[in-house]
Amino acid sequence: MYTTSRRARKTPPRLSVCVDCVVFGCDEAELQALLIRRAAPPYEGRWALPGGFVRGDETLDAAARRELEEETGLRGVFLEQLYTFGAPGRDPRRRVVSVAYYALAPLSDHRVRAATDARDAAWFAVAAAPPLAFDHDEILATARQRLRGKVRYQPIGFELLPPRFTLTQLQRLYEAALGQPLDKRNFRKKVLAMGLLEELDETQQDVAHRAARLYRFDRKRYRQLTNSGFNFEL
Amino acid sequence: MYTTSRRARKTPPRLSVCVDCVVFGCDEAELQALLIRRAAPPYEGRWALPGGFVRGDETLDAAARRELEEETGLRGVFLEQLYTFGAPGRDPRRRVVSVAYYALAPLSDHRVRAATDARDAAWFAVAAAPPLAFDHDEILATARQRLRGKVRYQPIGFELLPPRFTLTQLQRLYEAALGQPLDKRNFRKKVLAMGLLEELDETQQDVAHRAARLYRFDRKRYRQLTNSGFNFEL
DNA sequence: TCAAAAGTGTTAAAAATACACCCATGG
DNA sequence: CCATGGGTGTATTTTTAACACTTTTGA
Repeated sequence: MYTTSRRARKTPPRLSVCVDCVVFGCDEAELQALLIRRAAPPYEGRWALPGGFVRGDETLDAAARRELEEETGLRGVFLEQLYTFGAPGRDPRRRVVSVAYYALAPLSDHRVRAATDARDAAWFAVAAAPPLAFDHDEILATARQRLRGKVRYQPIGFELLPPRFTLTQLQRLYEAALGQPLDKRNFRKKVLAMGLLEELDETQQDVAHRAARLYRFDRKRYRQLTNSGFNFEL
Repeated sequence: MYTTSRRARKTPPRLSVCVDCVVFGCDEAELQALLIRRAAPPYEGRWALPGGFVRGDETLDAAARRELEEETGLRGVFLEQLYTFGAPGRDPRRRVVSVAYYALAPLSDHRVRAATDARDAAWFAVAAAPPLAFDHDEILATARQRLRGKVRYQPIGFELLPPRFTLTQLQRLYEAALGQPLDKRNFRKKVLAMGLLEELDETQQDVAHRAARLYRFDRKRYRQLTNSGFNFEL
């Protein structure tokens, strides 16, 4: 046992390392995920998370951003490492360790559609996603859990909205991420009390009811407050 | 760009994957970490996290447990994946992606000492740890942060204590992990109100003052409560 | 008898929750 | 004029925070 270990340490086995990205979006009612359809075996024709192999000279984060752009056209989005999946057999061809990431993209971005028409890519409501290739179901489930936990103490929800949004949109987003309804008045009270939203002089356009005021997330102020010991908590 | 990506996907580069473990312990006053001294280059003589290469046929968790036992003699401890570090250049010899774990071990366990005499291993107060090999300082810092965050909403603190402990020990532990003092009466009130501690009919022995009552963490009850929607929060 | 840590309740402030109606707009 | 969602305040309950003295024990 010990000598085996010593030998293993001298000639470390080489494996493939890939990155896979769970890309979340959110329309007015539901949390969505961006999937691509596999064009080659294994799992040909099955939906899967966008991702690919890490190159020899790039960081893991860089690999995730690169693959995301190549496969979905998305760039500049919020991206964070999620968990690393490495069970032998998770890829039937060979041992592959996958460093999973999750990303948050405003659904309104039409860039996505444009880039995804060529490759077979589509948004799915996460609650109704098809069975995925490899262990991607497990990765998606892990990402949902992480999002649910993280959204409460870091203002990442704003990454899923367009730059200017209504308080109702924000509330829908939190309800989708947390999976539970929230009280309108209490939600507005709390979120405004944090002083991180800038009230704009604009309102919604083209709605068949009273137009809602638009707000903007104040990143600068968030950084200031964070540095002086403030804690975001919803 | 696109064709490069295609080629990369066909012949994925192979890298080495290792696991590194931050092992936390806690004596009466301070949070500690278990380090081993490197016997070979690079960083010969420097302190480092226990760890080693993942074998071709084991899960990442299994690799972490195996290395932990081989290098420190610890087994059966709490162990959880932390983060994956993969910057090119973090190992001067070749590209190595490190899946970092953190473990919690009751310091009272003398198994540690026994196993560590041969190899050069020692506990250090995390606040006063020496500079570590590779990017292990960064890994250690990440682990401290994670512990601070996690200890508040999951009862993992108990993993750092012996099976039977006093409330003061528990409080010291939380103070060490959170890095701030806590009020004695409020702490006891809160922790007892959760109903997860079993009050034993025993007290401390051989102390030069009034002996404190001993308690035990009730894992079974914790599982029950968790399943019925209860949320641990300190 | 002294030193050292164990143990124990109350009060005030702050935060969270529950809850219902009028308003503006476009169709 | 009506359907749709926008917007607003108060009272109650719950949670948190602050705070000091008596008890037990061994040396």
